[in-house]
Amino acid sequence: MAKDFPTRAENYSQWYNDLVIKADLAETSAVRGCMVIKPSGYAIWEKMQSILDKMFKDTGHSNAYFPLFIPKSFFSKEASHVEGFAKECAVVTHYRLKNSSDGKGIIVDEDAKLEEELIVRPTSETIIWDTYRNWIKSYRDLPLLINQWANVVRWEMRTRLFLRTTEFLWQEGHTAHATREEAIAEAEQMLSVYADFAENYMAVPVIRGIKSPNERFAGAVETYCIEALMQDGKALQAGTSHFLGENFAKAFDVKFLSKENKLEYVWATSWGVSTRLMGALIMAHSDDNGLVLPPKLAPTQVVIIPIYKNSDQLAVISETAVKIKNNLQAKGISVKYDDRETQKPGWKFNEYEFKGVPVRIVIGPRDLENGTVEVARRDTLEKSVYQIIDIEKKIVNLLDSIQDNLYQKALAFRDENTRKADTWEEFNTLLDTKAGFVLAHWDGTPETEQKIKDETKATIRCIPLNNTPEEGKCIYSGKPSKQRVVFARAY
RNA sequence: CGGGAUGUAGCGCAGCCUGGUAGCGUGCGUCGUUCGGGACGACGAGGUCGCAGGUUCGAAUCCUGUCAUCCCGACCA
Repeated sequence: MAKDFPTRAENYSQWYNDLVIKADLAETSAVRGCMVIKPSGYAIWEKMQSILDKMFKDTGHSNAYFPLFIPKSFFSKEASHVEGFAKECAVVTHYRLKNSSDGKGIIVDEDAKLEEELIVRPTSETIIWDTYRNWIKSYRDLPLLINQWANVVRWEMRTRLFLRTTEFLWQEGHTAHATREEAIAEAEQMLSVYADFAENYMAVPVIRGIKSPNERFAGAVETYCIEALMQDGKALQAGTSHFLGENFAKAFDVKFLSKENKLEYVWATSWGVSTRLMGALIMAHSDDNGLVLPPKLAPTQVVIIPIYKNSDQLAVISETAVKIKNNLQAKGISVKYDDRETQKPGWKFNEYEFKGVPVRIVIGPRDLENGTVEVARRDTLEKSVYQIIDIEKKIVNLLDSIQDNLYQKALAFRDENTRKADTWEEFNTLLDTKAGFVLAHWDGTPETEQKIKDETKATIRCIPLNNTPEEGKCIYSGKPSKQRVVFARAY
């Protein structure tokens, strides 16, 4: 199935695209820019969802659901918000079809034009804040901590499976607070939830930071983000958390009476991660042999494959295999025993290797005699022979060590590909010869950032939180700067 | 929207220049031998050549139009 699979070095973007399709994660659909997420891909997304959902609930949030459609007038209420999204909105203008008069198919019924057009949500701040106005009257109603799992639509020019699709799945948290400090604390808390998820579950190290004004979310006062580095040296924004100030409260007139009986505007945050995380996960660890999944997100953590010559032999092997399977499952490990007689062992090895199953256990006649199994780990492709005694404990440890190894490997890669540039020439040379993060001084102005972007296609990915102060000169303008910021070419 | 390319079997492609019975690889089905890293052999199923016109005795092939997709750029989680 994975013959003719390109290597990363040959063509990274084709490698990614083929990987997604051949590992059966997703495919392009009949609808331009929209993908079908296939069962293997959706299973990973479901694991991500359930872990994140628990993290949100553990931090006091509840799920709710708001409409897919947003009246056009809502959009215009927050000026910079409209500006940020206007160019990529799908708009519903009619509500009925009819048979065409020439009998050739079906057309839009012009008589069914909507009084007010509806926007298919690209994000839900406006509809949610319009709703919150009725929910929030007193400081006793705060904080309001809500999350929504939903699909959104952004009419992008060019799309790539998982990384940028016209419709995508995500979660968006929308919270309301009585004070500025509390809202900022919420935005920062959610950023750390995302960073925790990325590093400890996805095994992808991330830089926590804030966005420069140019890169800030439309309508936000401050945008916090986590930035990851992919294997081709390009940056990927993996999650964002916004402090929205009073912008949306003012636009939608959401006020509350404080303890002091004063009418005040509500402070807001919003935060989200999307199916783009799937792209990050795939690109971060996978290799020229296919997908590599961290054990904590792998829908199947262990696959058991029997080797046999006939069905009698299979029956004997199955006894041992099923026993091992049950014992592993009792330890909370997801196991698949693939005893299909329709596929050859070699075919199965390649199949599961390509699909990224972290651990493979092989049992054959030779093993039965010796009381052993062969265990192969996907991350290093190493094979070893394990005694069946205590196999559960060993597999648990192995899964832990694969999870850790993937993170360490990704971390080492990021460290190797994070470099400092002190001059404009150095900066350009690094970008063109050694893709990765470039730490450089910036004078803090949007104009300089824009010029650097125009000339190099590199953007400021973020200004790291807890950045070490350092006196320097802006690589572009030569003006003084107090800290380095993270530049990179990005997805 | 600007520049470039491509539409032929499920998938990947050849055939087109020079018009004359639709071809290869892979995948799919049946049977047999295999089974510790993508097995082999035999037989078999599968295509209105993107769509619509035109030229011609005859069009996958030549001409015109049209639709779709992909790549590069502007946009972006």
